Amino acid sequence: MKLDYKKSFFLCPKSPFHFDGTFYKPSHFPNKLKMEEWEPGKYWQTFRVDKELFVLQVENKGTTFKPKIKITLYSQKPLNKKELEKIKQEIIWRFELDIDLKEFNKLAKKDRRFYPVFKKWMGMRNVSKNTLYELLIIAIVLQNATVRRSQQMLDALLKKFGTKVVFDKKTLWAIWLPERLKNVSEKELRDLKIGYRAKFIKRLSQDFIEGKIDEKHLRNLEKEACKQELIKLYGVGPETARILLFEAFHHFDTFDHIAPWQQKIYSRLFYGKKLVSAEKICKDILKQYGKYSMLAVHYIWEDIFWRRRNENIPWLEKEIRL
DNA sequence: CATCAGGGCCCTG
DNA sequence: CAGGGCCCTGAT
Repeated sequence: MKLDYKKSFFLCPKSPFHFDGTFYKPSHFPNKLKMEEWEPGKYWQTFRVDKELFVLQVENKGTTFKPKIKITLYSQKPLNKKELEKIKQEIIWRFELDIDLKEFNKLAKKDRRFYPVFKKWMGMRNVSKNTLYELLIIAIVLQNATVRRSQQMLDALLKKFGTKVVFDKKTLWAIWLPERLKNVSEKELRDLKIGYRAKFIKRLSQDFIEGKIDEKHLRNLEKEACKQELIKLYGVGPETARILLFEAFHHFDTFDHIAPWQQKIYSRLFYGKKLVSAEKICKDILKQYGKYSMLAVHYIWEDIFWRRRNENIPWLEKEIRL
């Protein structure tokens, strides 16, 4: 698919705003068929709004306390005012541009131990770069697999069903629409070596095609109600629901479940110990950060993966298990 | 060469 | 509510 049209505009995120922390998440492992690209101050990604596919180019044109970003939207056809406005609103929601972090920053200031981390990333957002359907696909290939295998599965799926998007002499990939899998058999999916996940993906896609899942509706629900709806989806359990609540629906108080591999990393990060019980970790974080528990953890989590880019952190390398 | 757990979830008893 | 099974891979 070629995106020949482009349209630029500016947005002013609520201050404070951390550009690179918001658009680049080092804890997210990249696959081969890239869906995004980042360099300091500049970012690209494929971006789906309803059924339409765009590429988003974002440039930093401001500072932490005078935030301003330039968006260039690549599209297949020219966009009218109404369409453009809809996309703008979607960008603001997905990247939390309007969010007020005052209360959270106040809590962070009281944290003697991690204040330097919070200060370094002040204004960072927790973003949903993808639609709910896309996030579900990503979450499912992460289930019960090591990182490398997840990458392989996602690449195989993208190669077969994804959309290769060309714009401005660059190329990025986008996840297909659920309709794309309508006449694809479970066996065909299995042949991509995604194992039992084929069944999940097939059934989820069918549910989306039949309109059984309404992302916009779920956005308006309370956290618990939203969680109940997500758990109903075939292939979505407590851990996937937690990820979605945070990443797709921007609920910050979702630090209620810790997987064993995360537990090991948190133990080191928060206590400098090999293993602390998941209950204690949850309790401590909840006590300190209350309704911002998951957001606080997100800052500390991304920070350690950011550091990993420049320094060797042996204990972390061991736990990541590529 | 075999065995096993891995960034969970479904299903059964 | 506990526990087995699931696809495939790389580690042991």
